[in-house]
Amino acid sequence: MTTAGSESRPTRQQEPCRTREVLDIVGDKWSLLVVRNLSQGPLRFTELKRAIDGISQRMLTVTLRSLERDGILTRTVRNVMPPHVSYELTPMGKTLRQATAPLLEWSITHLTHIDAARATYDARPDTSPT
Amino acid sequence: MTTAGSESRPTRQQEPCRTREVLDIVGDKWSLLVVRNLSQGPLRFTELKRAIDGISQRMLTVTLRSLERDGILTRTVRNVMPPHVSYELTPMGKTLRQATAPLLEWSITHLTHIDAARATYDARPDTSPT
DNA sequence: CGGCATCCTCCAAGATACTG
DNA sequence: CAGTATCTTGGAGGATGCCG
Repeated sequence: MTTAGSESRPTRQQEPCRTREVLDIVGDKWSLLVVRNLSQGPLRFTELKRAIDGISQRMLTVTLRSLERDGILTRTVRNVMPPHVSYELTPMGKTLRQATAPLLEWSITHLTHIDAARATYDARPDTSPT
Repeated sequence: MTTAGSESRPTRQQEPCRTREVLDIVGDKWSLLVVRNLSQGPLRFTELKRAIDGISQRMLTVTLRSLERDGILTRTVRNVMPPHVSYELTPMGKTLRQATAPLLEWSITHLTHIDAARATYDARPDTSPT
């Protein structure tokens, strides 16, 4: 059995990038916004729509479906008139929220720095056309 | 001056979503892959291209430029023949890498669960057409 | 109210070819 | 080797209209 990790390759490969899979799940434009807005408790469709500025009805639906499919949140329908549908993070959804927190922290801490870096970069002479 | 935080609004708004800005920086298809591959030290262009399977020359260039502009990594040119260009994470880039680690962890831990959730969802009767 | 179906637009990203 | 330039396309995402 020569199967197990014979690390003879000089190539610097870590495990085949889960990175890609994470991005497939929450790397789109709206998913993390939805998760974030649900972190304080369940919300209804229209409440979410109002909370997430700029999202279209379609994209909210699509995003919610995707997150529901992935087990990140649950969709609860109360069959009344008018309809009442609420969305809530699953336990796994909450752990996801936890996992994204550091990244949020990071952005808050470094956004200024990044803006500065951009300004510097854009001011470079070698970037501008001759 | 009524500027300071008068939190009278009943709306459940946290701070105006940095989430979006993070995604603008690293939410695209390749950025995090690049960052991840550079986390163990500097690499040259072609080394990166080989390491990140499926990336095109163009997208690697574009991604690297963007990350350089944001101050996530540095580009170092040695003017020899043949050309030698290497990319390395800045200190800020390394903190970014740290910040994404939990999310990576999360995906590794939960991907199986997610697959299961998807299977369950797809097996639902109400999803299939009549 | 909370969707789904349809149409349309636009740009991210791939393929290819050329250059310093 | 490390790019840039150009062309092209798929699909993400917006707008609108109808339905239970």
